[in-house]
Amino acid sequence: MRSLATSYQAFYSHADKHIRSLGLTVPQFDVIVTLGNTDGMLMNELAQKTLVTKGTLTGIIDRLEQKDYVRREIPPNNRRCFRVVLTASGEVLFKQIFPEHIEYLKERFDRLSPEELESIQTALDKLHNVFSD
Amino acid sequence: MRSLATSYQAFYSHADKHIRSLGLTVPQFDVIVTLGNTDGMLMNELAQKTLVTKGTLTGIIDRLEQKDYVRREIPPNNRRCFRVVLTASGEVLFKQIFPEHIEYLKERFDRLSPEELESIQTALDKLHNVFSD
DNA sequence: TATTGTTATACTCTATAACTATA
DNA sequence: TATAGTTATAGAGTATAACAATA
Repeated sequence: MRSLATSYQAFYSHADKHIRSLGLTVPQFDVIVTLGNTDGMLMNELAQKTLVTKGTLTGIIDRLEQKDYVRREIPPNNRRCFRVVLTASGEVLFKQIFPEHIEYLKERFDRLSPEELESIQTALDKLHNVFSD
Repeated sequence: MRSLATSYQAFYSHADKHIRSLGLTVPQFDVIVTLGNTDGMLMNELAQKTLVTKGTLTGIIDRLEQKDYVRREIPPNNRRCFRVVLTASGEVLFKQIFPEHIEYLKERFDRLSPEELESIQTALDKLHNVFSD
């Protein structure tokens, strides 16, 4: 029962190291990755996908905006909301970090056989189903 | 590759709800559970087991001490350090929350067959091995 | 001098609730 | 009135580095 927590902890601290080396926090990284390959997202949407409340998201977006990875774009039709969009630097970062991050993790996943990966996938999916409400 | 993160997220938010309903945070819960069934632990040890730095741990222990779940005991031989020990209330909490927590999770795990649990366990162990340095 | 733990500093995330502006 | 997002508030955790006390 502890297994899930400890496995994740091992995985997480591994990924975390990489994320921090890029000068990002985990929630910030999450936002960048979520915005990648989209044409932007409303705060609302983004908050749902990244599982933070809107108030929290405001701060995260503020900090990403300061770093010029993201900007708020006001759509002409509804000035009550706006789209959060990756800036040019944000795009570059995404295109850089995403493969790098995958590569970084891949090096570890490659130590497993395709069959092992397959069974791990199945196992995790079951866990996911059981714990999602 | 996202599976681990999303499974854990589902699991975590489920467990988190329970922990918060007890008026604890996750790191605080972690400390209580780590101290349970031991005769105390040095800050050092405790920091290692719970994977936080000593400075951070000081704050967590302070808050648990305020809630009277934990106390600092000075060993006679070495006054440079001390043992963190569960108080009587802490023991009660531990004895109450731990089975409760297991029960809370068990309700979900029971939806899986023993074979499924077995294969999940195996899968997680493999992941753990691959990602621990 | 080395070790144990605290304190200072500074930042990020967190939720909740009150608020502003638009629809 | 309802919705989208910000702001205010208050707290917790986080790392790092400087510090005090003990060994």
